[in-house]
Amino acid sequence: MTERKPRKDAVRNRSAVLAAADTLFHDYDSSKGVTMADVAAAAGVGKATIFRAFGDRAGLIRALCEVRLEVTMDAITAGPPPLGPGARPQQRIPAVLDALLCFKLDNRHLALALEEAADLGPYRAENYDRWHDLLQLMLEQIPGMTHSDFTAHALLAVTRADLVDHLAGNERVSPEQMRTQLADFTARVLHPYPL
Amino acid sequence: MTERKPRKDAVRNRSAVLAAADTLFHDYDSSKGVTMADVAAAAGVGKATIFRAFGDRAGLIRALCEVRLEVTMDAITAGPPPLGPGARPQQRIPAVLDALLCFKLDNRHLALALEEAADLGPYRAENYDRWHDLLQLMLEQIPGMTHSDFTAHALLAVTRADLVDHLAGNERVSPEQMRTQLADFTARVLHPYPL
DNA sequence: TTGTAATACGGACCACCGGTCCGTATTGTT
DNA sequence: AACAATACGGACCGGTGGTCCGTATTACAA
Repeated sequence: MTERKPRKDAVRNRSAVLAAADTLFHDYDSSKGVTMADVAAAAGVGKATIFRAFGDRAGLIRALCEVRLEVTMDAITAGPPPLGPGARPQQRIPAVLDALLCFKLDNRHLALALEEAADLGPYRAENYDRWHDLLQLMLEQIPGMTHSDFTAHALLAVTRADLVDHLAGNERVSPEQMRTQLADFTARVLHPYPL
Repeated sequence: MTERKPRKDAVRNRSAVLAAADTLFHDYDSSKGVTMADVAAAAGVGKATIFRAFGDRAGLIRALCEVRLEVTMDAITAGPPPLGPGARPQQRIPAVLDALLCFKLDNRHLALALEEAADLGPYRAENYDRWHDLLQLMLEQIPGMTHSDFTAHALLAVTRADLVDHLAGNERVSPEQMRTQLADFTARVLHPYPL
């Protein structure tokens, strides 16, 4: 019973910050980093308000990502195959990785910021663990699969935001090409091991 | 003929900085980051001297890595198989990746700093391109291999310093385990594709 | 050896960023 | 209307990579 009614200015400001940050990350695509002061200014709010609402920079970015990932996560946890449960791992794993890749392609700066935010790579984010555990569970259902834990890490490493950004930006790889290449690579990893 | 004789104090200071930084990164293993001021103090030198000699933080770290990687690079470019040239790609690629992994295991903080230094991931470092090109060339010799460019990126992503650090530090994976798991994963990627 | 131009030195200094403080303003409640 | 409780915001802080510039050192020529 320690529930308190939140003040309406607080909620209003919270969503204003969220909206402003989303815009900044999305189309203020500049190579310059988005600073907390930027977000505060764009939201018409003091800096402290952001930190009060989200804890720290990582918290804000995490919150943004959760919004952006909501539909994808729903599709994975409760949607139809091949993304949703029910599909065989050989179909579902590529589908999940493709969804993750698409997210990073569609939200390059945001994903980049997320993976830089947690102080030691993306591996502190509780978000990462969700993906890893999901992948690992599916990998374990594949006959002949070894080291499912490591393999899950490895597959996720291939979709790291900075790699995606490098390929898309510097090497001019189109989204479609990247999705195909990731799918082929994944297939290579998943296909039965002819030992 | 624009060659100038370098001043001896400059050379002395340069190596002093290199030595101090190496020590700091290696056994001052603290979780705290190594700052430029730290290095300057440890080397008994002003900060500007470091920047004059190495350009910026990334330059210093790059120089350090080159020293630390020298033997490995020699073994790869001119040593005996399976690391050196002459080995079949199926043997050499795992060997090269294992060597890279060992480097990151032996120089965790340094490798971590290197990959954080270049402003957008490790992909700006000219160092990365060397590894990528080498891998890609070998991959292209494997029958049935597709997307050798992407595959090279993918294999390198698995040895990212922060992943290695996370596995070794947080998940308590022993170096031997990691090497085995990477080798198995690589084998999976390399084995003939039963299309 | 001495004079001098070139080069390097170093620590004060700067810009920037994430994050905090605290006096003030807004809200919800009685 | 009175009064807690809560939120506000911008000045402020600590720390970092990087620069400036007056001074000291070096290489070289006379």
